[in-house]
Amino acid sequence: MLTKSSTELVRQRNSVLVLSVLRRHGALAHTEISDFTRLSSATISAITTELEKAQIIEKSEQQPASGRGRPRVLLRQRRDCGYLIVVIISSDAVQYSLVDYAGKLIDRFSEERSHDPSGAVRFVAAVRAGLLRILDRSKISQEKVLLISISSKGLVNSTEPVLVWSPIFGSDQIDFESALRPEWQAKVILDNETLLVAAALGAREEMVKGADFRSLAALSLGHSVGLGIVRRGNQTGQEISAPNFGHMLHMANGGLCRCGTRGCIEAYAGFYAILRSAFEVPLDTIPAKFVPVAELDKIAAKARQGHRVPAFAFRQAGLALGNGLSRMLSLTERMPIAITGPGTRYYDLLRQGIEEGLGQSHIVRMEGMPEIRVVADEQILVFEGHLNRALSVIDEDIVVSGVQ
Amino acid sequence: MLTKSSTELVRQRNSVLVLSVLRRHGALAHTEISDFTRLSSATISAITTELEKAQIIEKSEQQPASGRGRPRVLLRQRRDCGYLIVVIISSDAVQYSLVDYAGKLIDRFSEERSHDPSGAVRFVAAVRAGLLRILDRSKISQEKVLLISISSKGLVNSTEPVLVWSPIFGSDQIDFESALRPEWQAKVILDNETLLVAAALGAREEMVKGADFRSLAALSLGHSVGLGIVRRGNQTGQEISAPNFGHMLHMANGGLCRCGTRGCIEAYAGFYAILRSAFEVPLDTIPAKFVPVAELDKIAAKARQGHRVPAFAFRQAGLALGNGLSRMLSLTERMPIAITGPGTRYYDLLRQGIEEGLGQSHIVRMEGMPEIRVVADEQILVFEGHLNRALSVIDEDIVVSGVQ
DNA sequence: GATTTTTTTCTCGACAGTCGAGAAATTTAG
DNA sequence: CTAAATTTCTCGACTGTCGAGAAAAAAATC
Repeated sequence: MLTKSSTELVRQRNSVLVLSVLRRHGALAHTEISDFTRLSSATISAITTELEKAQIIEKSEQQPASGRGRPRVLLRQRRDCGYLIVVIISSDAVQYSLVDYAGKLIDRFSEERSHDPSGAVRFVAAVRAGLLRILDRSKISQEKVLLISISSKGLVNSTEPVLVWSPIFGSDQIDFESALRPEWQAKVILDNETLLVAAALGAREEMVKGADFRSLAALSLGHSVGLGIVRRGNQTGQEISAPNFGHMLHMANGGLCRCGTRGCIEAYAGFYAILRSAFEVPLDTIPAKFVPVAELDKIAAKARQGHRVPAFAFRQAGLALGNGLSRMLSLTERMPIAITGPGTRYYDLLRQGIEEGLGQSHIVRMEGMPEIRVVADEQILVFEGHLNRALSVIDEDIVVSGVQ
Repeated sequence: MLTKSSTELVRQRNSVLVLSVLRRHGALAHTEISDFTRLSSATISAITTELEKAQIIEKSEQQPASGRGRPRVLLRQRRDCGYLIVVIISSDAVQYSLVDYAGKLIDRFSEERSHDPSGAVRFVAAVRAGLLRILDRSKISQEKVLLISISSKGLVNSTEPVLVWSPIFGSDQIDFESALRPEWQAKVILDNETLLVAAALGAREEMVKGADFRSLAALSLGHSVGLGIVRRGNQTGQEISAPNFGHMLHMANGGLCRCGTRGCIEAYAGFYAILRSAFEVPLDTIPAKFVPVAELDKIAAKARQGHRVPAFAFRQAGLALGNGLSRMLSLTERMPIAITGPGTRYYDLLRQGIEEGLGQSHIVRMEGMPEIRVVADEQILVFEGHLNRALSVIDEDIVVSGVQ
C-alpha cells in the first residue's frame, strides 16, 4: 500500500542519510558529506546544525590544517548520545557487550549458561540480571540505553522480539519484549545469529562491489545448522531473512531430529547427526543433546585416515546440506554461499557431498555451481552484524523521534 | 543503499498515489481522492490540474447531481492516454489483448502455437507478427502503446525481460527486449504466469483484509507446476517472486523429469508424471511432452473408482507437492496456499498426499497446517495480474517521465 | 421566487525543504 | 602584505504541502 509523502519526510530521510554516511565513513567534513550524499552544501548545513542542536553529532576538535584554505571542521556522532547493549546467546554462554553511539565497545563479559532444559524462565531471569550488571559496571544511566540487540540460534518472529523455537528451549517461546519492558524503556530487537552473519557479509560485499552486489547466503555449521540470506531490495537497502533451514525437510521419514520430526537437514548435518551415523546408531534413536567437539574431531581424523564409515557420515551430511542449498536456490536465485561456524573445520570432508548434493538439482545443472567460500571468525561477524543493524535502527529512531 | 530525497520526489510519489487510488476505485471526485490519499484538498487540486494539463486524467461529464450541494466533478484516467498489450503465452496458444489506459479491453485474439521444438526463433517471429496484427486491427498509433506485458510459464530473469528456461523451449533463452526493440519503443516486461496469479490473489486479499494481509502463495497445477509468492514488503507495497518450484529437487536420484534432471517435483506432480506412474512405466523413461487432459481424466476416474495404482499415482504427486510446499514454508513463513490451474480438478485425489507431505516437516508440525484453498479461473487471474502490474508500471513511468 | 443550507471545489498565504550562487572565513604561497 | 585556494555559511528563488476560508452550485425552506 502506497502512502503519502511530505516535505518533512524528505528531511527525515535526508537526515538519516547523513547519519548513515557518517557511520560508514567515520568523521567527515561538510564537503565530504555533501559529496557522499549528493545533497547540496546548503542542505548539509541545515541538517548538521539541526543534528548538532539536538546533541546527536558534534564538531570535532580543530585538527592541524593539512593543505591550504579554510581548515575543515569534521563532524562526528556524539559518543554519549546513546548506548547499545548487544546480547549474543550461544549454546554454552551469553555474551553481553556495551557499545556507544559511535560503535565503540565499552565493556564486555560472558556468563556461562546452565543447561537446565526446563530453564526458559530461569534463563530470562539470568538475562535480566546480566543486563543490569553491565549497566551497573558502566555507570551509565538506564535511559541512555536506546537499544538492546539480542541474537540466538533458532527461529525468530519477524516482527516482534520473540524467540519462537530454539535448539535449547524447543517450542518454549521467549518473548524478550515483555520480559524486559518493565525494567527497560529501550527498544528490544532479536535476530537469528546466522542472519546477522549474512548481514555483515552482505555489508562487506557492498563496500567492495557497490551496486554490483546482489545477494548472498551464509550457512552456519555446528551443533545446529543455520542459514541467513541477504538480498538487495528493489530500492530500500537490503533485505535479510533467516529461514528455518536446519529443520527444512531433507528426506521424508528420514532420521530422527532433536526437534522430534523426522528427516530434517539437521538430522543429517548437525554435529550429533554426524556422530550418530559415524557410530552406526540407528537413525531413529533419540540423539544426544550436546556433543563435545573433541569427539567429532576424532571421527574426522578417522575419516581423513580413510576409514569408510566415518567418511560416509560426513558425506551424508554434505549431501543433506547440498540438497537443501539447491532447494533454497530454486526458491530464490543464484547466489554465493559463505560457510561459517565451527563445522568449517570439517569442510574438507563435507565438500564433496555438498557439491554432489547441489549438482543433483535442475537449477545448479542449468546455472552452474554457486560460488562457495569458507569464512572463519563467525563470532566477529555476528558482532559486526549486530552493530550494522542496531546502529542504523538507532539512527532512524533518533531522527524520527528526537529531532523536532 | 540509501539515496537522497527531494521535494520533487514528494510530488512524484503523491502523483503516483493519486493515480493508484483512481485505478483502484474508478472515477473519483476531488474530495474522495483526498479522503483515500490523506492528502489535503489543496494538494489534490495542484496534482490533478497538473495531471489534467498533461492529458493523463480528465474531468468526466456532468452527471445528474445526487444530493444537494455543489455537484461533484469526477476525475478519471483518459482512456486514450496510452495503451497496453498483454501477451499470454500458454502451452498451446498465444493470446494477445489490447487494453486502454483505464484497463478496458479493446481487442483480443488467440493464435495457435506450432509445437515445433526447434522453433524459438520462429516463435519470436510469430509474437512480433501477432503484436503488429493487434496494433493494425485497432488503428492505434504505435507510439501510443506504452507497455507490452508478457507472461509465460518457466523461469524469468528478475531484472530483464528474458525467458531463461521454459517447458517448451528449454534453455533456449528468449530475450524479448532485444527481439522487440527495433520495432517498438514501448517498455517490455515479462513475468512468470503463476507470479501474476499470486499478484492478483494478493491484490484481492489486500482489498478485503487491508493491512492485515501478510503473504500468500499460488500453486498452479498442470502439465508443469508453478509457484508464485506474494509478500507485503516492509514499506514499499508488495513483493512478488516466482521461484523455480516445479524443478526444485523433490528426491535425489528420483524420477526423470522433462528438463533432463532427476527428482524434480514436476517429475512426480506434472500431468505427464502422474500418467507415467499410473501406467507403471519405469521412472527413468523419458516422459511424453504433452498429455491430453482426457487421458488424465480417465486415470482420475479409475482412481475414484478405487483402483489402487492410479490412486497411488495421484497420492505420490500430492506427496511431492506437499514436501515441496513444506520446504518453501521453511524458507519463508507460514502463509495460505491457493491452488489453481487445470490440475485443481483432481484436487480430491491429491489432497491427502499434499497434506501428508506437508505434515512430514518440522515447520508444519510446529505451526500447524497452512490454509489451503482451491481457486478456479486461472486464466482470469493471470489477466488480472497483468493489468494490476502493467497499469501501475505505466502510471509510474508516465509520472516520472511525462509530467514536467 | 428569494433566501438559507449544504456540499464541493478552488485559491491564498504560511510554512518546510532543497538548491545554486556568492559572501565570509581562514590558511598557505609568494 | 597580498593573492590564491579551500571550506563553510547565508541568502533568495523555487517547489511542495497544508489549513482556512472564499467561491460555486444545487437542494431545501420560507
